Amino acid sequence: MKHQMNATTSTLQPDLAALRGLSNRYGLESVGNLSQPNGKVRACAGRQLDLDTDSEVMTGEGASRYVWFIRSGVLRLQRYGYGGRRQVLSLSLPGEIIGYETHLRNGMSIEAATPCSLFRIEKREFDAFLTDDPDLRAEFLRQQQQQYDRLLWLTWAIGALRPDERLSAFLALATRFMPYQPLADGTGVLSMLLSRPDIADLLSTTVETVSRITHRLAEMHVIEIEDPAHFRILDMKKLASIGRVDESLAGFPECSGMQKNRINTLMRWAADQSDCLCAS
Amino acid sequence: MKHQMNATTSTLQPDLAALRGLSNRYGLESVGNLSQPNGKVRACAGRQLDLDTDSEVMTGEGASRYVWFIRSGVLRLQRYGYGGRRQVLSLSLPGEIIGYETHLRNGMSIEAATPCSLFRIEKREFDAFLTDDPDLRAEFLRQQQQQYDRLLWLTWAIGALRPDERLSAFLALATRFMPYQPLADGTGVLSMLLSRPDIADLLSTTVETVSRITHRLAEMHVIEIEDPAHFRILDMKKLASIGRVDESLAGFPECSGMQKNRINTLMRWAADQSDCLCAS
DNA sequence: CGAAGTATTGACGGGCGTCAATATCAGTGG
DNA sequence: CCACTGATATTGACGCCCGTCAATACTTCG
Repeated sequence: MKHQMNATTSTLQPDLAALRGLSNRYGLESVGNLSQPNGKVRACAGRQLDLDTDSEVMTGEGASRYVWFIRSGVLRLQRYGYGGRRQVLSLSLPGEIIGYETHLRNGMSIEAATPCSLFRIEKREFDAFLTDDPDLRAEFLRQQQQQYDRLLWLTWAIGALRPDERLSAFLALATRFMPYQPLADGTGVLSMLLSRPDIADLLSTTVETVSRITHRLAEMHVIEIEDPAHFRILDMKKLASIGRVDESLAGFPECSGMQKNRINTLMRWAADQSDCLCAS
Repeated sequence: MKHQMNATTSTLQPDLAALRGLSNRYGLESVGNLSQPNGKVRACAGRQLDLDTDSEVMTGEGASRYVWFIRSGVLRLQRYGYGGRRQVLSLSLPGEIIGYETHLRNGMSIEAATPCSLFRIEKREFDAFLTDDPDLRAEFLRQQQQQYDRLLWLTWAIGALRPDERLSAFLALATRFMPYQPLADGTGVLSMLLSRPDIADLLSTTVETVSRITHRLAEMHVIEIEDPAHFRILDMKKLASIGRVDESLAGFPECSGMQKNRINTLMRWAADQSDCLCAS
């Protein structure tokens, strides 16, 4: 927890840099087991909460008193279906607010898909901010809409595309909301933050199929598998066309514009909150 | 608009009754071809808009100046995927507001799944109401959340359930937001408002499979097929368990509580709007 | 080096999408 | 009243994608 307050008051850059750095030295899952055995809270100072992979953020009916602001990391909204089958229904990305009007019925829960850093806000406070600041309200509405759009995409993809098409689309879109290092020759290296089971459960397929498809794509020289967590995308055009991605960002990611749009507004008083914390 | 003002200012009963009545004399699709050949505007007086089945409500990028209040009928949000394959991503039910922050990218559009009666509201007006009336704002938020929950259910169902399970779940849930006549012996007759292609495209399967499953369910004495648009549900327990519906309304419908929750608020100034119209 | 976790590859089988044929029904005109 | 037409619903036959199960390779940490 030490020294992390600084990052809060500064811009988002450090967080992104940290994310990228983490992911670069191996897929983030392997980083998970540092201190605690598996999926426990790593640090909790004041309003901040740092989580390891697979730790639970929200569950159950009772709407908690808090909403959570995602400072870094990726969360997954999931549901354990009958027979222990899990399905990942949505991802939440840095800069997003979760838990505002979430019911989480039907065995749904929110867990960390990567190590995460969250920021707690009392729902009452948040409401106050919301009513006071029209810009923030608009921003929040836009964010809700974006999450809805992403879910629309996922629903469509699961229903209308075959597993190979879904995975191709996901890889293409992932370049916008996961660490992606473009190279001089037009290719680029994608750092896949999600584990194989997470990918499989998100795209409603199996790890075996995911593995088969990635290797098939490698044979087709569309991608290159550097290691299980790093894909070099050789032919983005082809990848996008297989995944029926309209080139014009299809709705899922749009996290690229994150820094300039929502973060500015939300981070501003995330910083304010930190100051309050210091004062108290 | 003549005389319809009365219905507006009164309760919702007339609308529901009309819906039920329509559906009872044959599935609403057959009612579609009255005056206009196929899917055209049937009536458009002032702020009100009556549509036949399959007519288009919204499409394209450009956010229209209006939001629409659904007075009666069912709308479908759909997307034509590559290769002409259609997918129904969501249904909108009476009492709901659509078109507020809708992008409708990627070939998505909103069409009438049954004859519909809509009510137009200028987005500016609506915003004004929204900021003035906190209750309305809360109501609107709740509605958005509900649509999100429904989409979550659909995503889960398509990803985690087999076609027969999905259809069973849909039938069970449909009793809550489609005309359903409970009988003395515990059974009940469901008037299916959607056409076979709509059901199939919503559940991400085919009309053939839908047909096979309904008849299989009939063999199992879970339902009874009165005619293609009317199913008598013999064993609701069984139906719900096949569809993995938690008995405790799973999120999709909850349109039963419609009358007391949202309608009261929204209908109130739907009436106000009508009055304004008269004044102008 | 052994053990555990994760990723990959192989073999098998069934569910369900696809295509085609047939059934059912409403409406029309003779 | 019946043949004809078109829309919709149903039934049958076929094939293959992909989920399932099992075995193996790879990596990391004791």
